[in-house]
Amino acid sequence: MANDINSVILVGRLTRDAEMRYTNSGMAICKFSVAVNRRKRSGDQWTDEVNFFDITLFGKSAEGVHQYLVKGKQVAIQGELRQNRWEQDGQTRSKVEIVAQNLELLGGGGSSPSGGGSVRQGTKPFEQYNSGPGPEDFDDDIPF
Amino acid sequence: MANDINSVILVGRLTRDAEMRYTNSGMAICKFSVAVNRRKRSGDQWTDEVNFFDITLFGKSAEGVHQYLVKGKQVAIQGELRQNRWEQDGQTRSKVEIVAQNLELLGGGGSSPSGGGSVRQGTKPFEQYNSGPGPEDFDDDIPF
Amino acid sequence: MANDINSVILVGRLTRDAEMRYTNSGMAICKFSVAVNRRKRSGDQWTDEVNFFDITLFGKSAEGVHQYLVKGKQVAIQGELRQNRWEQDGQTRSKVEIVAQNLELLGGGGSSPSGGGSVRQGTKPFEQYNSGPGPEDFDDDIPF
Amino acid sequence: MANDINSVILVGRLTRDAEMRYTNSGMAICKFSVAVNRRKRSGDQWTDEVNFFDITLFGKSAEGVHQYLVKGKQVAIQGELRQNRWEQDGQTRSKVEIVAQNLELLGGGGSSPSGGGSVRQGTKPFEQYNSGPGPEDFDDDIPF
DNA sequence: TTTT
DNA sequence: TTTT
Repeated sequence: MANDINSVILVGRLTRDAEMRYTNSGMAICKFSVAVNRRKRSGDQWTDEVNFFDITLFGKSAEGVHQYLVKGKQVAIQGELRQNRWEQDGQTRSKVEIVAQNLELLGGGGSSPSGGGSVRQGTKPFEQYNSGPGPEDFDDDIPF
Repeated sequence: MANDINSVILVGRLTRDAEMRYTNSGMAICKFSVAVNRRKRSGDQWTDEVNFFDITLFGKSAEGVHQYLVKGKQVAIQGELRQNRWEQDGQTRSKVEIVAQNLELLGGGGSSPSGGGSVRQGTKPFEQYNSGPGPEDFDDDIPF
Repeated sequence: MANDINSVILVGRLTRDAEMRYTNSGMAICKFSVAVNRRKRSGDQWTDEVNFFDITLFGKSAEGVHQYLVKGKQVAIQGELRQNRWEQDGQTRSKVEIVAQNLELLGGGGSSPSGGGSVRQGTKPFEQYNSGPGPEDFDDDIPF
Repeated sequence: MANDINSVILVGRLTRDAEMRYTNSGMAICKFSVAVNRRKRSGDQWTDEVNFFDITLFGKSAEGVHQYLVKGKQVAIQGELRQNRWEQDGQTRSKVEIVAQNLELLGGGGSSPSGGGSVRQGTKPFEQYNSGPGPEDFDDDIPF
């Protein structure tokens, strides 16, 4: 069967601090939501629209970059679209997310502690992470 | 406000014939769903996974390409992610779709009539369409 | 004939202030070079590599964004690859460039005047530009 | 230092059969050129333009897919831009190429043997290859 | 140097 | 010819 091209790139800002979880086998799963702005024309003038997308980052890169993924932080993400499916009340529901393969921290925003006690200190800054293996590369239950 | 980078590219096949609608002002809206295959590793062997994504194409390009968008047809799509939001039972629901800006018809599949009487004949083939204006470029109600 | 998918996205920093020219018909052409960094593995450790790419931006968007395109400025670019060809000493030479369709100014760098008298003041910041028409949309000689 | 976003996607056709080479350490390097068509407007009518881009594919994926990469074959490529630099007559020259990370064989073209005795037989078809490691993941001289 |  |  084919492995079709599936590639997304977004620039946006985190809507809140990223959340970190671990599978039973110890693989890190970092999840966050990103606000992507769009300038659009309504008749003769310009208005703005925001779109929110859910991002997931797996493995070693999630661990490394997690502490920088705070509310308001601007990031560029390269990844692929994934359709998550699950059962709920006997119905099958689905949701489109982005699995990040590459994440670049950008200059603006979120550099100060984002309140709530998430201190995030004592590390020297870095700028990007290439994703390691994805979820399918582990024999594990991943509780989406 | 910013206009953030938002770009998707997919290669996949139509799950059924595309549907065509028109707004009150006469703008065409072509909608279809695309199956995107993914080869993934489960432990030591390879399995396949399908993801389905909803595509919308607006305007002149929709009219031109609609007749070729039949079940099984392979296409490459360049566009942007859009988060559609609406109210339902007092709840606000949302769904991620792709608004196509560029669509390329690829060689394989869907060339024979896809049943259901959709004859689609008598035209010489062409290969691609650049999208014209999007929905925001019209003063119109777009019934998503 | 086909219109094939051709899409590039880069994040990088300007190596110097952008240059502005105009065609006879008055269309703006803004050119600059961007440094794109790459972390790569050499055996057991990481080194860095820089790649430089030439960007061209046409039309109205070039005029609007030109003043912000100063040395060191970080930008995200969405565009397409173009192979420029010309004759030189009876030989046909060619060079790959990126024609930007979308440019987003990012937070970091280049915000202070970049020396050389390029004052660039008195405007309120903005964040992005969608490209207007490309060179082929004008009946004009474009001196690349 | 940063690892900047750098992503290209092209659909096009091979201008001739791909060439295969090996480094001293045995890593495969597959090179080919792709013709990417572009429909453009000249005043009031449409003309066509071709752009040619050089693609390199490394490692295991190169070995697997090489035999299908024949003249005329249509492919979709996801990869990154790379600026190759070398010395020539005391001058430093450079050239932009695409290093493929993902290659999808598309339906059309190149399926019959492309003359010249390149038999290419005895394998069951497949559709895509994820690139393994790039050149920097080997301690080797890569004669570009 | 070029593909359909 | 090069950015942080």
